[in-house]
Amino acid sequence: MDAFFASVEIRDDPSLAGLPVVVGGKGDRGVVAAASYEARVYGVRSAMASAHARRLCPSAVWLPGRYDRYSEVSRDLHELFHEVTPLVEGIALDEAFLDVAGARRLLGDPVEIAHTLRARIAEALGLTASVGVARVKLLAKLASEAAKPRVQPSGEVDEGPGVVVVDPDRELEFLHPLPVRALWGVGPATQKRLDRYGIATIGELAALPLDTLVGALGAGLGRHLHDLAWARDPRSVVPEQEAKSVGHEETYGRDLADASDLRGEITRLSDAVATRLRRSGVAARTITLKVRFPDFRTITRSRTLPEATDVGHEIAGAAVALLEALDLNGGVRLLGVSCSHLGPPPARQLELLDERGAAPTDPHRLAADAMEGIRRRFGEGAVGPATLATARGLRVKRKGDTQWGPSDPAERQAQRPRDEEG
DNA sequence: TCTGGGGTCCTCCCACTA
DNA sequence: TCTGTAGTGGGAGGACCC
Repeated sequence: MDAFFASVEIRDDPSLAGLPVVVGGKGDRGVVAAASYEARVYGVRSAMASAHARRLCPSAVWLPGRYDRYSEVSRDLHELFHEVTPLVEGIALDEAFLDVAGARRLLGDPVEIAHTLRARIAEALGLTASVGVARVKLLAKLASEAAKPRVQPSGEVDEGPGVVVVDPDRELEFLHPLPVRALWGVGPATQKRLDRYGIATIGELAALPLDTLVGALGAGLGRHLHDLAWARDPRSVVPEQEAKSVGHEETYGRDLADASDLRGEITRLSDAVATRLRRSGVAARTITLKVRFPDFRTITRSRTLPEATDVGHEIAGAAVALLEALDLNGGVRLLGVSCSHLGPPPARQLELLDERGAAPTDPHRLAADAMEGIRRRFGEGAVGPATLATARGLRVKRKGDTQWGPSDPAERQAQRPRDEEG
């Protein structure tokens, strides 16, 4: 989808049409999540630091982003994909691979399907999509990039072709002139290493002997990129993959140093992670704590438990133990808690009465079960760990909160871990 | 310019075990 | 009993994606 978040905002509020719209965290530590093409004319790009974007385009309309809304639109979008084929592999809220080999007889050739799907999306969702059609995933992805609208050096926005087809006998002709950075798996670090060999385009990469490439990048990445550079991409479209980890992290508007603030934040993040684990019907064995220091140095520490858990209290216990082993005197810019080694939740023990007639079971598990029931009925903020209580209610973390960094200094105060009045 | 959040995958190192 | 080795799992970090 083209400038997905910004396009959804403009569609929901047509008065924004034609204006430079930026979705993201406006604060000093925020980043740009999406920019309308009118904002891109000023040089604003996604993932750019918000402070930089503000300087480039002071007149931009800033929106904080509504993760729930984008998820909703994404679900509608995926329903349209599934009208074409059940073989849909989602790679982001607004992007997916579709294997249309089985849909040809019913819906026409892939190019026809691409045009029909694009028209369906415009009609049903009021959004523009770009589609790439090719034999393999890498080429389809690159073709969809080539199909997108583009800001011309003159500042004009070129609509783009909308659909780009890579003919099977002209694949290398399409692929080789592109910059190496366009390949999936080549980021800033790999590009820097390739720079030393004077490799700028995919064609130059393809011309490099395999041994040289393996020597430069290691066996795994070297072989992989060599194959991709020759349009060899055996990856198939895999629908509905199970998540391998679930986590939350948050960058704070000001660095945290107070021990009880830090513990409170770990509780909050762990509670959110546990809620998601329980709703997905899984439990985790490995708990990972992530800490980013004010100088941006980032570390992770993890611990594998003897038994899988989906209880916030247990996750927080492991994360706090990891936290307490660190030297945090300089303060902390970001905290994160994530869970991996996911599997089925531990069997709930049947209640047996003890000698006093009471039901002896883990009180934290009982509390977690009860909390989940209340939240399902009355909403996320209805109940939570007592340490998260403030005068204004519970500070419960939800997926998508502060997704693109703390919003602005005014909101920063509201995001302080411990409420001044509380 | 000064860098978010939610992920996946890979590599390296170490400890343990067969 | 000691040594070497291979496999495996855990832990940490890096790179990458949108």
